[in-house]
Amino acid sequence: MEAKRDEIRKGPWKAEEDEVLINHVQRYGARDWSSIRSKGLLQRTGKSCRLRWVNKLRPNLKNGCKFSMEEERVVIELQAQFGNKWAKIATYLPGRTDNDVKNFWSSRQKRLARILQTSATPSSSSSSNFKPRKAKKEVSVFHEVPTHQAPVFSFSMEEESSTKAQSCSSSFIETTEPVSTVPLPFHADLVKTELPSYEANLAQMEAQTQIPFPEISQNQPDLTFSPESQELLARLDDPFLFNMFGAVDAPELGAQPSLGPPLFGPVSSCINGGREARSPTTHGTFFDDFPSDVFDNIEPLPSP
DNA sequence: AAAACGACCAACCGCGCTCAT
DNA sequence: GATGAGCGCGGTTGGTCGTTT
Repeated sequence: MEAKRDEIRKGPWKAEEDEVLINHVQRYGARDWSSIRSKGLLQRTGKSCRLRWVNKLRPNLKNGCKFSMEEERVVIELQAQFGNKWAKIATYLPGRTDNDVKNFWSSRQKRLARILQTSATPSSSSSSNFKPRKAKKEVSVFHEVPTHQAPVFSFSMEEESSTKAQSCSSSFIETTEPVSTVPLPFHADLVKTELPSYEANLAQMEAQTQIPFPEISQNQPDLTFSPESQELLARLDDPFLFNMFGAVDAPELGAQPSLGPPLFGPVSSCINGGREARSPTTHGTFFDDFPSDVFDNIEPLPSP
């Protein structure tokens, strides 16, 4: 049962294939992807090889590491500025690929969409579609809330689910301190901060039944808002603010201040290290098996 | 304990751009 | 200038795992 030599293989990559691909990149650099197949090294298309390298095998990737609050914030900011230019956004996030950013944004949008969808039906009525399951997160609050109005509640997902094995420490998750160690050159201060956790926000939403989103009271007895958060709430009618969260397709916002260099350096504890739980390779990283100088000739991460 | 569901992620696909011929 | 190959990017899909009921 031999596979035809020119048959194109698809699906998950095996460790042996990864090894072949890495060897090829070591020898020829990250280019000539299609030659990998033409040389008979792998039964993969050049596209597939490139994707595998870029998304998984490239050095210094934060594979399996959840986005830190800072990274979330940067993605939100840059998405508002550039639209769905994931590759461009990823250049500002060391160790993150366009696929990472895209997946992060996608799941974030899905979560928000579901919250809006379920909240669009009053809890007391239309019970036919209401599922008590996940009621903890899906509270019925709003009626016909426009898509661009709710996402403000969606930060702080770090606290939402820290159960996955891929969670890893980040120096940016200290929510008890101002997250100001990394200067953001534009409106980041709007979203910076100790907003209440996701759960707390939803609890607040629940408490705010029948109150349209922009009218959220800041006087909830069990919630305290930082000055930044209060400012944020006070600016809920700011169109730019909503652009930052909504499904912005091509927000040409005019002349925005240009971003500087990558906002933060690699988080060493995350580099290729957070995913071992699901990886077929053993502890440590796949690259641990290679001498450290192996990657000397490999192109560094692009800088913006 | 099992089923249902959501979250996350890897990989594929299609389109458009660039460049060599 | 036309054309085809190679590549990059964004959108989408399908699988796996964790959580909830």
